[in-house]
Amino acid sequence: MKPTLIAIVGTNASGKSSVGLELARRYGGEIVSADSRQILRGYDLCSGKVTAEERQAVPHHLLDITDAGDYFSLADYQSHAYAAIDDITNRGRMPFLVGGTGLYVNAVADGYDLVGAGPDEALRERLEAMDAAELVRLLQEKAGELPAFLDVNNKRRLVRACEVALSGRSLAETRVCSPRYDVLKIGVTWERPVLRQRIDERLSRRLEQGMIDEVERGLAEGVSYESFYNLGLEYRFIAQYLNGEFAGFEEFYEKLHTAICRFAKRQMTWFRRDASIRWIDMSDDPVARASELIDGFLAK
RNA sequence: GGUGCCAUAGCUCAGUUGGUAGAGCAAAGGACUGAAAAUCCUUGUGUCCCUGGUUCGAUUCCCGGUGGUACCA
Repeated sequence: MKPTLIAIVGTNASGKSSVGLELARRYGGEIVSADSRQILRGYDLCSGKVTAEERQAVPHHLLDITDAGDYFSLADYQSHAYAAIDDITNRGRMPFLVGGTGLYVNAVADGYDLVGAGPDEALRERLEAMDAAELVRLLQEKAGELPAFLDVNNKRRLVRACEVALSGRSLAETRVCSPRYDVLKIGVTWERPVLRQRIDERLSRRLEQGMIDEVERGLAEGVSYESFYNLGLEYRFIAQYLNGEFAGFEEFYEKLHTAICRFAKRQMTWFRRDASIRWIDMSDDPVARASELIDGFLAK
């Protein structure tokens, strides 16, 4: 009998954090964040973390565990998450995995086997110097037929595939799963126009609260422009704004808002293909709906 | 008021030496297993501002109109 895990997923600005918070309160649970940006210390507004009061009300795990610019791999996330979930379960509490980073959610909820073939920075640097055609050739030499799931236009994927192949492992091997938990996945949604408006309101609010200062401070403390650029969205656009790359605040705001909406769309694309997710509409008493799902899940 | 320039996809614009048109951005859809808020892929019919003329044929040339813009008064 595997331990239980409840996952709450959804897009940026969907309100999944507050739903998770409320559910954790009801079920005597704790939150394990599945968010690739909230693991960073600081940048609370940029990443949209829950407030200190909310954290006091319900324990949150996997927030503030690394620094901007540091390397943190999927395997790092997974092992931290496993440890946190096991700890919560051992104390007789219920773990809620809450977040919008689909890859993180799946790595933990589906139990990706991430053994061997870890990242090798020196090797990556050499591979990045090659062009896509060269990487494909190298891959065919080392691994033979290319698997259908490999996107040969995506250089980042090619570099990773070469990294795996050169470590002596097959690409198919990296797709094995060993689920550790009995998982209920709940997805929360809004109609798209409503979500766009929520994104807009949330962005304005965070900017008023001083979101730009967070990146400005980071830059002053020596975090590179490139690091912020690679973090994307708020981090990227604010760094560009401070660097004078937009005509003005208005253009910055509009471009960032658009980028966040597009990101939300990509999140939905990821989650939509997961047939195991039970979807609930945020405009229709989501906590009650989720509770029904959880009660049914726990009763079986 | 006069003269010049402009009017083409939701936006910014290109183009058609006359044979009904195409980029970027946006939007929509998709992919995704160690950087994932990243990275990558697919999708472009629109009264070519309106009326009339020339022409086999006009979004393209010509007359007029409307709107914008610049300069002159």
